[in-house]
Amino acid sequence: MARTTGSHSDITGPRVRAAALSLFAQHGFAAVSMRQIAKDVGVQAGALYNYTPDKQSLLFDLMQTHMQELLEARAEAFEEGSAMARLEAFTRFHIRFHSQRPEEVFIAYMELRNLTPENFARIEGLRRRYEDELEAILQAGVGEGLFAVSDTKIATLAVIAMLTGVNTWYREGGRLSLDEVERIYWDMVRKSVSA
Amino acid sequence: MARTTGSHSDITGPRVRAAALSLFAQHGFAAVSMRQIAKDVGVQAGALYNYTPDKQSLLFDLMQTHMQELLEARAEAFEEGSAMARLEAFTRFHIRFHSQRPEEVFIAYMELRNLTPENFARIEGLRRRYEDELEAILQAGVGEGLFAVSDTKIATLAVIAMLTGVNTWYREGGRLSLDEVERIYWDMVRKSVSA
DNA sequence: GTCTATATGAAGATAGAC
DNA sequence: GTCTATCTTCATATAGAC
Repeated sequence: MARTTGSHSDITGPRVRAAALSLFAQHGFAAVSMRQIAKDVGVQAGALYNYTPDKQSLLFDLMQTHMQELLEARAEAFEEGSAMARLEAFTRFHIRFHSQRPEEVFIAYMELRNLTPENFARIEGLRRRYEDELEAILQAGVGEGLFAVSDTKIATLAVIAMLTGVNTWYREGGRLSLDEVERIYWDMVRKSVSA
Repeated sequence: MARTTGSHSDITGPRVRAAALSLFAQHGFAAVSMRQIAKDVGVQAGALYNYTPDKQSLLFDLMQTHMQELLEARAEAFEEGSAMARLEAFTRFHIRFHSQRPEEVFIAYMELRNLTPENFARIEGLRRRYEDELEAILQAGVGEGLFAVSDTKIATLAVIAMLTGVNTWYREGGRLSLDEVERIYWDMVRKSVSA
């Protein structure tokens, strides 16, 4: 302990990202100024540049971190078993993970066009890896004769779109518990691909 | 015929909306300047204010027109019959209509947060009317014993999310024809709600 | 690490001439 | 109806003091 002014690198950095996350989600990347972020953090705008080289990097960091956390959490939740069991695990994991991070999810989808081409390609690569995990499950299920899906790539995108849609309406403390939501969507997903 | 300068109200107006539509869809409302729109149209920025009181009204007009066209087209495509037949008609209509208007659809979803609260409420009201049409079909199907859906409101949102997701990947001239896309999604929708 | 001050540019919108 | 010119505000980003 010592300095009471300056030297807040370890806490200011995360606070900058948290403020940017919240503001980008609420107003959109292009509509948020560095001054607004600084005000939320409680510093002057110039100080932000100790934590990010520019606004674009701030956005990319948020999206990349989100996608990496998604892939890591998915790897941890991985389950052995039949394609049916794995599909249920994927469905429930997707809903739970995404419902807990509405701001990150919103940004990762809405702000893709504000990434530079290089950054866009990197985020899309991570997203593609996630989609491939679901497609592998569907392919396995077709092989096992459990699923009837004529195009596993399209079915993958259809299922993910349906599940991610939960975020447009689900709010904690609402009419349905997360368990109930998971059950309803799993019921629909299971039927939609079943033989 | 007469004046070669001035007096282009009837063609410049639509051109302003067309340019705004395309630019908003590509870069986002907040990232597009009135000067960019004017440049696309081929006039100076000040001239735009003959066609819209401000940038916000331009966005709202585009979104309101889109939602009204959606509801009108849906009313025209309305079909009698069993809940199953009506659900198929809705599914195919939704995919066809939305795939033909990717820019309008994108804006209507992505730029909701850039509307004033009053304008937001009006757009949401129109969207709600569209959702209610699907929910009525699902409720009828449950009544007929054709569908097994525990929560028609959630199922409505799930189906619409899945169908609208087509726009994230479908491109005319791609691997699949629109007919094939309709068939694949109808197969999944049908199964997902069936008893 | 943060501040103040500033360079540089662009934004939305309006005024008034033609 | 469109132009040029402008008002006013705000943007990102940097420089240099503390």
